[in-house]
Amino acid sequence: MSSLGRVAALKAEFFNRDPRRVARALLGKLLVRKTPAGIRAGRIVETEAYLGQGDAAAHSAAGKTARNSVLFGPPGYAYVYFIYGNHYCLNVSCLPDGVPGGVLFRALEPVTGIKQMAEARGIDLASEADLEKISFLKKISSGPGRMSEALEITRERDNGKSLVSARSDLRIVDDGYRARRVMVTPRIGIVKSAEQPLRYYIAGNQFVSGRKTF
DNA sequence: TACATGATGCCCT
DNA sequence: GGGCATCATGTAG
Repeated sequence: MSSLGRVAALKAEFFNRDPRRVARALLGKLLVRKTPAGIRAGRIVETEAYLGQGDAAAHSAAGKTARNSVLFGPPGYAYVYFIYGNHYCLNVSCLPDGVPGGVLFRALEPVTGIKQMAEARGIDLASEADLEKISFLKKISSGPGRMSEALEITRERDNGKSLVSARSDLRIVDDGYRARRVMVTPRIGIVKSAEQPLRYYIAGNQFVSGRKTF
């Protein structure tokens, strides 16, 4: 990850705590995908916490199944699921082995490998000038399904993968950036437990998806 | 074995 | 701003 400058990869212990704390702490970190063609990375600007207990909206709410078993495992692993017949969503497991919980990654601000990400999304680059346009960049990874497509995250490839192993091609690093102000609102697109304020995003960031209350 | 549903995004108006 | 594509999963029967 040399092209990103001086960074520190997050360790398992970072994720070994309440998903609400993890969701907030992840804001401003970089999600990094290594591919043979190069590095793709984006700054995490929007997350949602899913609690193991007392959270009817969490996939882990009804108990452990083959699909959601990663959420019940050790912290720092990728839980990827397929939704609406079209999209993949990436989560990271939190809390100790045996205790369910996770954080959903909802949006990234593109940082590195932008051309590759645009190509993976099927977005045409009209000219180099597009790379400077907010309207163009917002289409790349603003939204959980878009983000997964940009990083080519799939259940087949990534579910159950460690996000904290030095060998992993999908990791999270800290480059020293700190979010100035964080907003907390109800989560998006859910019906059960819809009122709980468990969505976190960087106030004023252009790449946050969905409703914004800046 | 059938069926309802979902932590979404795109395209059209 | 609203309709719709599209399918894995879990649960009911």
